Amino acid sequence: MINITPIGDIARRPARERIVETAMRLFYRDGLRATGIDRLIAESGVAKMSFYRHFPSKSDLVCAFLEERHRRWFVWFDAAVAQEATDGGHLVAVASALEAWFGDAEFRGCAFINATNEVADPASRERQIAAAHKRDLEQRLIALAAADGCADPAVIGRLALIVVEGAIVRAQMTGNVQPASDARHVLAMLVSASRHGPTVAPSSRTPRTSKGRIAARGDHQPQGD
Amino acid sequence: MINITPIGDIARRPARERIVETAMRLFYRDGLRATGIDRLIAESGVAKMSFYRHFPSKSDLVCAFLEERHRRWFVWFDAAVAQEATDGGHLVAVASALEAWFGDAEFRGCAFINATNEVADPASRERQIAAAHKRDLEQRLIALAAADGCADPAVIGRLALIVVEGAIVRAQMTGNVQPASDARHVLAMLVSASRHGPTVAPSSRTPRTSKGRIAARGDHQPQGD
DNA sequence: GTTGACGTAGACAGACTTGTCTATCCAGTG
DNA sequence: CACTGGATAGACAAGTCTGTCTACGTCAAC
Repeated sequence: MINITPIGDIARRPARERIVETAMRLFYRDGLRATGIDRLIAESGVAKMSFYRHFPSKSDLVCAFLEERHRRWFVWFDAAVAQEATDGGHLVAVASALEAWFGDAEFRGCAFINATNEVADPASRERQIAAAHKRDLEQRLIALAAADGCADPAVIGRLALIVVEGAIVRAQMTGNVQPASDARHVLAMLVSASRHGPTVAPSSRTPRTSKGRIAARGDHQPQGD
Repeated sequence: MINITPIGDIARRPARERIVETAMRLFYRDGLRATGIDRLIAESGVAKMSFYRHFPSKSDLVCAFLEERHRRWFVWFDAAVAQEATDGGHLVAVASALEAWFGDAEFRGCAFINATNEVADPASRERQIAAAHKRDLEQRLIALAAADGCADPAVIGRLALIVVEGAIVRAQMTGNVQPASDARHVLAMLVSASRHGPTVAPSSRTPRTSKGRIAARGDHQPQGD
């Protein structure tokens, strides 16, 4: 994610900032559980008591990390999408942003998906922050779908979120950027279908039973480019 | 994933089996790191030395778990998809399978995505097993796309994999099954576009490898028809 | 009946975990 | 000057982790 990281000279900054900055790096790179307090302390050049003065428990630092990551990630995301967006393509601009992200040497997947995997309790603060992050992302995607003139931006945004999540996971597992261009293609198709066809999706829930078919339904297509 | 679990009366079975069965449950439910050797041993009612006789290290058990999970998951997947598939809809049948999976009370996401998040080293055996699992899944999806008459099953299969991964992650994070029907919708769109349009435009960045034809490739596809 | 494979029970080592606590240092303020 | 807030270094507690080891039990084949 490029400039999500350092900035000034890290040393000689208030202890709390140094701790958070180290957490941004280690928690994302190595994972939550794999990063121990001792290493966090050693690498941020801080005393243990300074750490516990600012963060009563490791979980508090994890939450601070997630919140800060949330903030920075969207600063980057909004800028990247705005830069890539064109009149005709707002949602597909997301794919271009993803491509840059996946290509970053530090890329290790989505910190919030990863956190969800590492923290068992769904009611935990960590999981709630992760869920909130994805809700915000969905809102972004819905807005982009609306800007693209989609008939049902709420549905398209929700579908787009699935595509984005899938691309992130694929990029993480394979180490390739290709999932980004794959995502671009699917997103373009979503937008195109929603612009041409009437309603593209079950606006809410599909009551279809396990044997229900969705087969035909050939009303949406060209998808052109 | 329903019948992926026990079967006979667990106690009174060879120690190795009891260990693996416990691992299937705990590793998936609680995660790799969060599940300690001691708990594994206690819950499978086995002595520590019996454990280390069969699995020289925890990592060996993790790999055994992943391989067994791989096996059982595809037994379930192939059966579920075969049951749901119709002449006109092979790929969308995957969504119905996912729906059943997501609705399972034990659902905790994809064990292989989760393992990838927990094991840092991309060269580790664990990561390789996870990558192989996804390659196999992609082959399945390609075959289903071919059965649906897609013009370019290799591309559609690859895109479908992104959709499936995204749906899994969304279901895991939200605890809902809706991502399954969302995925059904996107998959139907993929198939429809590929059937009508010529080629589904492998985005500008894809260097157009000419290894198209996949259908003939010898995959292991039990999918009837 | 002895042998050997396989199992159990549980102590132990050594590293690493989060978190507490003492003791010291130093910069700024009154 | 003394005081104080915030930082430091590092010992320590109590628990967990993986992995080793000894000692004993059981059963089947030879």
